[in-house]
Amino acid sequence: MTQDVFKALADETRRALLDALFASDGQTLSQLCARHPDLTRFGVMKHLDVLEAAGLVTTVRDGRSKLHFLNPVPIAEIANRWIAKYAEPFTTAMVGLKADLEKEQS
Amino acid sequence: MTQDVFKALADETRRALLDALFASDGQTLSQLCARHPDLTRFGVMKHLDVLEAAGLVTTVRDGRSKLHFLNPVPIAEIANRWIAKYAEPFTTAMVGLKADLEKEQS
DNA sequence: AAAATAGGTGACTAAATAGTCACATGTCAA
DNA sequence: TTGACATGTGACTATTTAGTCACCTATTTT
Repeated sequence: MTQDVFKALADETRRALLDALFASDGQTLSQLCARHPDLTRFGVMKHLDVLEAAGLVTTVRDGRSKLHFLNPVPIAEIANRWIAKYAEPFTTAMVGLKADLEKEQS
Repeated sequence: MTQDVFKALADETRRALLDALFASDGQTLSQLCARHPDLTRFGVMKHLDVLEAAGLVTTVRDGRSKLHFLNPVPIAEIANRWIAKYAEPFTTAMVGLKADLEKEQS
């Protein structure tokens, strides 16, 4: 499960697709293809499938179109449960350092 | 750069190696091998190389041993610069919801 | 109904990655 | 200084993943 999310995020093209949805949610496959002239429609479709399988993208059919929506929940989950373990000790240490520096300045 | 970190984190074995270093920093290759009976020494070494190339692990030679240390900075960076973008709107929304619920209860 | 539009499937090739092995180097301890 | 120990290198195979294509179905639009 977590595995799928990490793998999905490991590809630059897929991160760019998430960025595109973050900028404008609910885009169709065609619209997303327009942003990636370097790839064929099939390439984009495959990446979207991976993102959907990882739960990072949800879709809704609308007639002959398919709308794609960003779902940040899996990212929030790995951030909270896995990354925080490594990042927090460091970031809180940095925050502490920053606080010390500010105190020193006053 | 970010690419290397994401790719490095995409493998379960490598995440397990980071966990091992998180639990006990400064382990040698042999010690880390002992935790992964399913892999050969060479397999473990390759994964450590990937982690080191991504900046997630730093090493110090100590005689005929090589000590491996976890470097959480790259993880903190992707958490702050990339994941926060997606996770924060959600987590802050959740925090807001939680606050609302608590207010309602009182 | 015919043509145009939007998306989907299965098979296929090419590239990247995981994993292994024979062999090589450097280090320590007796 | 010999033998055991700890790690490194280059080549190799197998698996996975990215990317493409010919062909297909479903939905408008005219």
